Amino acid sequence: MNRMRIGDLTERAGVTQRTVRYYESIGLLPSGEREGNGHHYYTEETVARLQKIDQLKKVGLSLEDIRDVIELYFTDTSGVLPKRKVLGILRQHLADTDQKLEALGQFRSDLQSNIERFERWLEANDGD
Amino acid sequence: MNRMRIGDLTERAGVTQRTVRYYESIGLLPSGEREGNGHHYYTEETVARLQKIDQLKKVGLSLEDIRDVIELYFTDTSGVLPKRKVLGILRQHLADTDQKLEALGQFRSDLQSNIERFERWLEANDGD
DNA sequence: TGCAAACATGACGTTAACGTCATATTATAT
DNA sequence: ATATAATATGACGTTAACGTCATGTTTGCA
Repeated sequence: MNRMRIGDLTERAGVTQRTVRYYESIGLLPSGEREGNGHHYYTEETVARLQKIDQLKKVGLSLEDIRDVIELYFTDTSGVLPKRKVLGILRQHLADTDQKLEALGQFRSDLQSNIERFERWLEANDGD
Repeated sequence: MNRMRIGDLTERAGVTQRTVRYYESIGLLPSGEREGNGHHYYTEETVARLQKIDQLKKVGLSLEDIRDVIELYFTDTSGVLPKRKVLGILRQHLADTDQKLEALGQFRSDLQSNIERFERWLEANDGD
């Protein structure tokens, strides 16, 4: 189904209309083209884009961060963007991501050992 | 230096007084004991606690999440907490963390390949 | 053609995690 | 003893990322 209106779009992408309009308002999502009537029309790519945004949010990126990188997923980057600047941004994101990965890994191992400690305790005190 | 007031505490921990009072107000930090005068006094442990909170924030946890787990770092968990409940919470956090790790890893590899693509492009178009 | 459902736009509300005064009391250096 | 610095408390402000009304126009179906 190509060329849909906001109702179908939001159902397919699992977001609300408010979210779509908000994303449009901050330039994260291109405003679907308006017909003479004033309605916006969207395509499959818009769906994919919303899903990608959702993924990146789960990574812990802010909408502003996402705006920095989202184009990489959906446009031919051959002539569009000021390349060196984008490269700088990407490297920064990479560094940030590595930091996060390390912190998250440490946290995971803390959790793990605490869980094991509790399990051992519960096992030892079975009667309670 | 043990037994300090909020000024030294915040300097050592690298947070503002507002942050400390906010954390106290939501029960994330135990309110330093008040003397007759009304002032609060803190210890080295408070500093460590604030630093731990900061670490966990970088992991992407909300203050509420942190409240769930912070005690594990600072109290003898042998009799204090309703153990089975805590264990459930910990397992949930572990699952969430694994999700995040996977998403973050995927994002990292996307970034990496995009960076490489840009680098190749810049190398190929050196004159620009 | 009539009318409910879908869409557009604007405005105000909400939560988290604090920031920023303002004011009053306590502590400290001279 | 007094001026200055530090602390306590309260209240209002702020940003992100939307939620929730209210109101008006458009569309789709009987």
